[in-house]
Amino acid sequence: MKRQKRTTIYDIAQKLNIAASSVSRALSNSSKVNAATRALVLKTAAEMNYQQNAMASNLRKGNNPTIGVVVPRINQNFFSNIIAGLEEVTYKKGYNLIICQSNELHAREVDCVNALINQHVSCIIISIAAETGSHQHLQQVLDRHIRLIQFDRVVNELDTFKVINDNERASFEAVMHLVAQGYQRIALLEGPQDIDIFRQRKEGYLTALRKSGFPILEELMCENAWTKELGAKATAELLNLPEPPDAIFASTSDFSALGVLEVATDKGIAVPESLGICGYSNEPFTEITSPSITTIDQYSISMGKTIANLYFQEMEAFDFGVEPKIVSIKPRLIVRKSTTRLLNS
Amino acid sequence: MKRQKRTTIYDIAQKLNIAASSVSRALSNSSKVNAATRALVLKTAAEMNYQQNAMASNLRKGNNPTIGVVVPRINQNFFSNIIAGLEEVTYKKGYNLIICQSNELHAREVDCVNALINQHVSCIIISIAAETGSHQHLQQVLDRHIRLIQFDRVVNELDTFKVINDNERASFEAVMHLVAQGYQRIALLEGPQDIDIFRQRKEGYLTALRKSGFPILEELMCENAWTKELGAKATAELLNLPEPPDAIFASTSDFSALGVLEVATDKGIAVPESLGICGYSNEPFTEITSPSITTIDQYSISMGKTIANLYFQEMEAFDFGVEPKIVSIKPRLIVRKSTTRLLNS
DNA sequence: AATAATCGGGCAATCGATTGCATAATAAAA
DNA sequence: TTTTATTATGCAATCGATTGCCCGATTATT
Repeated sequence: MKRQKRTTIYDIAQKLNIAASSVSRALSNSSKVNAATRALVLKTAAEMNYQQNAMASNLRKGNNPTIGVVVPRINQNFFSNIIAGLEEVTYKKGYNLIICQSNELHAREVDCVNALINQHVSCIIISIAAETGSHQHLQQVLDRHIRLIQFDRVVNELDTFKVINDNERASFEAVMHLVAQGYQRIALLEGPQDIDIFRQRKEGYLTALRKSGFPILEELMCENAWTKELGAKATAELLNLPEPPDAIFASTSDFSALGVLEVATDKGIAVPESLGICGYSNEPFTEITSPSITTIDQYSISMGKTIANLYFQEMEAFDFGVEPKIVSIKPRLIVRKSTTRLLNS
Repeated sequence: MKRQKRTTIYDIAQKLNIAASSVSRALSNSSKVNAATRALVLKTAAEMNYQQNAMASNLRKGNNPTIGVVVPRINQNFFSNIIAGLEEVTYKKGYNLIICQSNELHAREVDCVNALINQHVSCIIISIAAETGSHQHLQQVLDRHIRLIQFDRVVNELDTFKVINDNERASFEAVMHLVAQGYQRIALLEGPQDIDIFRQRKEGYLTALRKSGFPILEELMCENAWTKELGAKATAELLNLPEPPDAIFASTSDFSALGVLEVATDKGIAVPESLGICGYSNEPFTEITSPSITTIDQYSISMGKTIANLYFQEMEAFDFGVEPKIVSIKPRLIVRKSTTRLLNS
């Protein structure tokens, strides 16, 4: 069983005894071809099972209607929703999506970006890995005049389009909500502070405390409590303090909040009565735990759509040198049982 | 700011006053080029910021190291895990992944497949949409000698590589487990029976009942209880029967099982004492509900890896006409609290 | 010293589609 | 009927990299 060649426009041209250029024009609906000829070509193409070779076409046209996406992990709720949202829009525009995951590794991220540059994609959409490194690879993208959109975890120094959540604001509101619920000693589980979003979330926390006239206590802020396990560990330590907190804001993730909840449940601490818990991300499970967990929804699917639309509306048709726009999406606080101990809210 | 041309091998050739072919050979590590020349080319290429144009290279070489993936929904735990697993392997091989989602729509699936054919991908990996239609688009893939791997939801009639879960076996074991726990009237929430996997799960259920000497009762089998809402609705009806079931196997999904659990909780029915609940898929949340839900893990990430490895080991290098292999993965029953009422298990 | 083998490198065709330019055929205008 | 527009089509270059083939120069073999 030998691999037989696919039919090309030359095959069609030969069969119809016309020039390949006419076939090309007929297939691309050019006005420079007679209606009858076009019909004939279309019919023959269908009969011969013709399918365009996108590689040849794109090479000649010098553009590749493909968008590359680099995310830390594909199978993480937030990112898979982003991708789903992107796909929804790009599909309609006839664009393809090439997906890569950095696995939070800088070296791998660089690899992925280079592969996408090779592919001559029209745009690269990226949320950077936790492992930090230089931004040289992203600068390369800009140098090559490939459009670049950063989202969520962004490198601020780079002058690119950005779509971000207003983490500070969301975080601020979450803490203000805790305050309104009468919590007095509010602890913070932080993410790596070299990543922007985590710094912003901390900032929101601090602002809310200041605004509420609460002291800022170092012992209530735990670094690097990212995962469920680390969240649990930090919680155990917090609850062992002479003056333990009466609320914990797991600003890193809902997984971390889940760790908090499990430790509290184990220790027989009543949630929300004796301990308020707030997470971040609105993972599906937060609705299901008992009590359900207050959290922050990032509108991930719609954020994906926003990113894609940004490309099509602001970048695709325009030349370079357009002033990069920064779109900030305000996340929404979802109040659930884990922080509701007053009725008036 | 004009878009300047990217550097090509011709630019390098010109600068070094050698032929483009030599540059190409140097870059591809061909033995037909002097070590000194190669070093010079490599150095110059780096200086000039050269990046290969994959479109041109692939066109010439007549192959595109890219794999297309079509799934019903990207942001569904099972599928995003599959994709993550695929990516893990393909990345190491230097392959790209183009991802499309059919949104469970047949027409859209056809569209996606055609786009992938245009791209001349090396392989298409697909799990078909719920909305049924002809398989003509998949036949087209085979006709064009593009490798095709179906997974999870497969069209049996097509003679292709397949990677599936042994749904019948898993379902059988789940029901046998319920029997062992002393449940007597076991209900089934079914998925659309025109999809293979759901038919197989029902088959496993029936076999287990027969083997256990239980009657098969039509009133305990609910069609199309796919989502949480439908699962809840079916449960409400089941529990209103003169002789309600004492266990419900939500063979469609964990979401459906969640619906069951919520209804049971609302009605004050004790789980697992008065009602056993078993789901399917091992969604992360099943571990977190109270009680935690017994379910079936499909090893989705490793399944993704398996699929990719299948391509690289059995298909990439080989000519067509290789006998398609069917890989069946045995899912694992995860027993949790929602079905554990005896200690001896 | 003469011949063969090896090496390094250049030329030009090729992958398949697109497109500017030229030209033939037809229609419209004078 | 002659001239001018218009339309349809063909020719050939092009996108950027790869590769078969050829050839000159160097090295190895007798």
